[in-house]
This record gives sequence, structure tokens and C-alpha cells, in this order.
Amino acid sequence: MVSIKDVARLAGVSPTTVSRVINGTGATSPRTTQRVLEAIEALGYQPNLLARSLRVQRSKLLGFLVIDIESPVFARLAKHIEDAATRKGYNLILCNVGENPKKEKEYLEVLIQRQVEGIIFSRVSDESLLYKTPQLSRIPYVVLDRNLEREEAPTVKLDNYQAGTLAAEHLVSLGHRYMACITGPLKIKICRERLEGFTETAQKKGIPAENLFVVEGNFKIDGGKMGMEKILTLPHPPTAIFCMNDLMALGAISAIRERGFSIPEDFSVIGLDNTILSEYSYPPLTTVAQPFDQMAKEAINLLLKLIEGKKVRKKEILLSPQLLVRASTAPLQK
Amino acid sequence: MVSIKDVARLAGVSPTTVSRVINGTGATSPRTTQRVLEAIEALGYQPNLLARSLRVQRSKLLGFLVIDIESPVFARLAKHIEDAATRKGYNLILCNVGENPKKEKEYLEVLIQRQVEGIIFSRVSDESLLYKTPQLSRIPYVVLDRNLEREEAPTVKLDNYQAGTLAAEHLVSLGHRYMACITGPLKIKICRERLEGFTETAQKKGIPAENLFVVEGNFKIDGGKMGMEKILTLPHPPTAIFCMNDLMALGAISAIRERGFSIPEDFSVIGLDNTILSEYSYPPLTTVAQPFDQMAKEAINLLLKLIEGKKVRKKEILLSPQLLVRASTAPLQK
DNA sequence: ATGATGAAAGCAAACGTTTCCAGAAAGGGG
DNA sequence: CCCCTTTCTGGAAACGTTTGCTTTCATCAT
Repeated sequence: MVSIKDVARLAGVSPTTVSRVINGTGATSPRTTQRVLEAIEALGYQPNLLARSLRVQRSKLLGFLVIDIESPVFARLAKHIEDAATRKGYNLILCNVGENPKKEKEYLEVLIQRQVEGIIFSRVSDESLLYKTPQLSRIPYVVLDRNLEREEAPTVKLDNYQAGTLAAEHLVSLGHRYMACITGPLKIKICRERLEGFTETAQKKGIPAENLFVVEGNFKIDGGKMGMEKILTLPHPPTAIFCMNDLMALGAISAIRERGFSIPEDFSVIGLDNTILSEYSYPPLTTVAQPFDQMAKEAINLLLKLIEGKKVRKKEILLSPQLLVRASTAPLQK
Repeated sequence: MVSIKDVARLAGVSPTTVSRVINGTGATSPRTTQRVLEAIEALGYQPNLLARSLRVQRSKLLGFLVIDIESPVFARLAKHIEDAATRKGYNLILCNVGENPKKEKEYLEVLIQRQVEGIIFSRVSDESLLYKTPQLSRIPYVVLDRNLEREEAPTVKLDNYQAGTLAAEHLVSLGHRYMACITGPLKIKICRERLEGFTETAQKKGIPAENLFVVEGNFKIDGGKMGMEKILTLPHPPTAIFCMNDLMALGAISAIRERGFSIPEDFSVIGLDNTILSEYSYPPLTTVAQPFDQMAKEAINLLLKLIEGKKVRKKEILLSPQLLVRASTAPLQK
């Protein structure tokens, strides 16, 4: 390992001076600067960030704790979080915790031990381990795309009510009068918000409450499929279905097809997320898009502000969804 | 920050002893051990891994350098790499470099500066920056799912020839006599290997070379679509298409549909990867599956061996693909 | 000529660990 | 009872940086 001392020796100066040249801190004469730079070049010197971090007490590391990096939503989120973080000079430790609270707890400890400066949570377990790890109270974090149930925490997420509104408006404007919603787990707050936006808007547009069916799903493909199967057994089945994510929309579509119906002729289906899945499904999925890149940027910005110790006005940042009309929704057939 | 000294003071021992208790190294009397543990508990002490890493010269960090974490293939790979790494006590720095050689180069430097112990590459740029960064020659790495063109390097990948073979055998066994292959970029070695397996096997099974069409694609959806459109203009179009990944298979399917044909009645389409996309597309995609979990495990194992400085017998590890028959392929209609 | 000012550079301590070495205490065999 | 081992513990150096303080030296105004 070539260290700052080796550079200093070769350049004929002290380590202090080399450090100053590297960091551009303090004054150094042009001549010494030149000599130091040459020595660095000659030795192929790379500063040791472990040592620097230890000394300055800043690791320039962030933790990204996510429930499933393979899920299209979180993969896209991860990409934009990574991008925003590196732009700000931070690196990301990837923590894929799954549904495993033990792994989540262990990761929380490791992140503390590694002295990460902040954490992005794209997953909050029901037990909110956050509060059970006392050291964590000292380290800034931002919750992304989820809500903490118990307490207010810095959050960046979609305007979920608005998302529900967009879906309802779209379907109603196509002439649908009987509609269903396949939700995510209703213990998750964002699901309840989406549902509220959907039903309230539909009613405001003149759809009676008894024409709206709600089935609780699980954000997964099979949940969408099973939900749709349940819907198809209704005495007066709806003609339009709002699924709270694209994955369940695909499941619903598959259930509809198995019964021999077509989309969008017999049923209109609208999803939510706008992941790669929806773009290339058949038929291309109409969906309420989440602005993932903007969410990531806002989350990192907020986190960095918290790290700097700045006062933040809004602890909760809401971003606007956007309706993307593709081919899975169509006017109601008379 | 509560440090080992605070623990030592509270327990009435030296930092040395505390360290020994924490790491289980050296002998300590039951009485002191007990007192130290209590002090740790009381103070909520967490060791500082920056300091430890600096001292023992082992960061327990790995770099995972990937071209696009959002792509279903790499997302799945990332998940399993992360899992395998944490099982071995390592953490992962996520490096999403895209098509940006500048970012790749910067990341390489940062990884060196952060003293990562090894790197997993799921992306090798054509210029092979690997060789242009001299310090990198001292840090172990493994290339995953890709080949270096110029030089032999530790590699874990699919048996790509075998994958081509499986696709060809399946299609031929269904009675198809005219077949096409939409490849990835042919400058990538794994694509050439897959193609070789496909054409050689087809010919071995009695398909004349002139019945096999090859179109170069790009591993993306539009490449599959454009490739298929080209194929459809042939005077004697093939009845079966092997796409070198699932994404292009979806593109091909979409092109076929736009011309009013159906799958698998008019064309059989087989993909490769077995990502989430293929499972839930319509129709469900027949595909050649990559054993991503096993690949990740092997890659981490190989990397750790290299880190330990052990001699490795095989520098190239080939894993077997598996044919997954779903609904996008069918016997040739007479 | 002299003191004040400022630029340039170095010394040494510090960040939080681990580990080499040495020393003390305790135990055991003769 | 003495010496030798073994067990347990602590002091201090080291990992590679950064930084507060000091020193040196040149410049400049008085």
C-alpha cells in the first residue's frame, strides 16, 4: 500500500503538505504543489478513505435498505437513488432485507458500525425496528415510498390520494359505472390513501358507493389473479378494475383471459407504478406513473439536509402521479 | 460516539481486554468477560468498523459493478449476490455504471480508495478499463455473466453453448424446420457462444444451414421487435424464433401480434433468462433459465477464494441452463 | 532598522481499533 | 520452597489520514 508518507518522501515534503495539496485546503506554493502532484502520479497513489473517514468522522456512506431489490419498483428506485447519491459524493451500501426482520435488524447494526451517515428505507417492517435500535435515533433517515405507521418521520412518497383520483377519473370518463379496486395490504397506509382517493373521487363523479368493489390484494401477481377471480364471481361484475400496482394488474389480466374474456373489450384494467412490466405487457398497460427519478432525488436531498443538520420545513414530501393511457383501458361497450 | 475506551473505563479494564472480549481472541477470565459485556450493554456500544478495518487492513467490503440494476437480469443477480455476500460477512457497495465509461472509471477508483477486498463485475466495457487501472491488478475480481474479450479472467457464467443447444433441440422436437435467432450484440462473446450452440445443434438435428436465419439484436425490447419485423419480411419466414433474452422475446411477440398473427399458433417463440418478465407475460414464455442464485453463490465463493489467496483450479465456472416449457412454443401446425 | 503581517510548511496529536510484547498473578511439579 | 508454565491483563505502537498549533522566512509599512 502506497500511503501519503511515501508521496511525501518522494516529493520531499511533509505528509501535511501532501494532504493539503490533495484536499485543496491551506496554501501551498506552486512549486511544491507541482512536485506533490508529480509524486502522486508517479506512485499511483490513491487516498485511503477508511483512514480519512475515521479521521474526519464522515464516512460518505449511505445505507439503502430495501425489501426486495428484484421487484421492478424497488429496482428502479435503487437505480435513481444510486445515481442521486453518487452525484452528491456518497456511496451506497445495498441492504436487501426481504421479509426477514432478523436480517433487517442485523443490517441496521452493521450500518451503524460502518458509520453510514444516513439511511434510505424502502421498507418499514411492522414492528418498526427503527425505534427499537436506540443508536438509530442519532442517525438521519428518510422513508421512501412507504409510511411509518406509528410516528411521523421524514418521508418522500407519491401523492397516493391523487393517484387514486386519477385512476377513478380516467375510468369514469370512459363511461364505466361499475368498478373494482384490487388493493395492496390495507395495513399499509399508502394503500388506504390510494383507496380513499379512488372511492371518494368515483362517488364525487356520481358513482354510487354500492357500485364499487374492493378486494384486498398483496402487491404480487397472484394477489391480482385471485382478486380478479373473486371479482368475476360477483352477481353484477364491474367493467373496470383499478389495481394498486402493475404486478397485480398483470395477474388480473391473466385471470380475465383464463375466463375467455378480452382486454380492453370486456374489461378495462389500470395499474399503478409504470414499471418496465407495464410498458411491455400485452396489451400495454394503462397505468398511474410514479415519478421514481424525482422521488429518489428528493429523498437524497432531504437526507443530505438532515445530515447537514439543516432545518427542514416539510418533513413529508408528496410527488404527483401522472396518468399514462395505453391499451388496457377503453370506453365501456354499450 | 461511545468508544471502546468508554467501555473499558466503565468495566474497569483496559481497551485491550475489551477488544479481546468482543472478538473472542485471547483469554479473559469469566468475571471480566461478564463485566465487559455488561458495560457494552449499558452503553449501547457498537464497534467502529472504519477503525477496525483500518487497523486490520480488511474492509469486509465488496464492490458490485453492474451495467443496469433495473434490468430484470441484473436485479435478480444483485439480489443473490447481496445474499451470498452477507452470508459470508461482507457488505456490498452498489455501483450502477450504465453505459458511462467515465462513471465506471470513477467508481473503480472509489472502490480502490474504499479498500474493497474484491469486485464483482456484471459489466465489462469494451475498453476494459480493468486493465487501464494499474492498482486494480492487485485487487481480486470476478466477471459474472460476461466475458472479457482480450484476456482470461476469473469468470462465472452460463454454459451458453448448452443454452443454445437446449433451445434448438426444443424447437426441432416440436417439428419446426425453419428457425430464426435474434441475438444480442455479436461483439459480446456469450452471444456468439449461444448462437454457435443453436446453429450447430440445429444442423446436427438435420436442419439445413440455409433454413436458419440470424438477426443481430441488442438485448432490448426494441431490438427484438425490429429483428422480428425484419424476419417477417423474409420470402420463406421461419416458424420458430429463439431470442437470446426474454426482453427481446417480448419485443418479437409484440411485432408478431401487430401483424395479426398469434402465438404459439403461428410462431413459436423461446426466450432466455427466465426473469420475472417471462413468467407473467402473455402467453407465458417458454425460456432457457439461468440459475442466477447458483451463479451468484459461485461468484462470491470464487471471489472469496481469490481474496484468501487460495489457489483456484478452475478460473472459469460454467453453470447449466434449464429448459422451461411454457405456452409460447407449440408443435408446428401442418 | 524594526516590528508587524502573512504565506508556506512541518510537528504531533487524534480518530477507534487491534496486536505485539511484557509483566503479574496464579497454579503445579519437583 | 522454588522455579516453570499457564492464564490473564495492560502499555504502547500502528493502521493512514487530517488539523491545530508552531515555526520559519520573506515582505512591507513605519
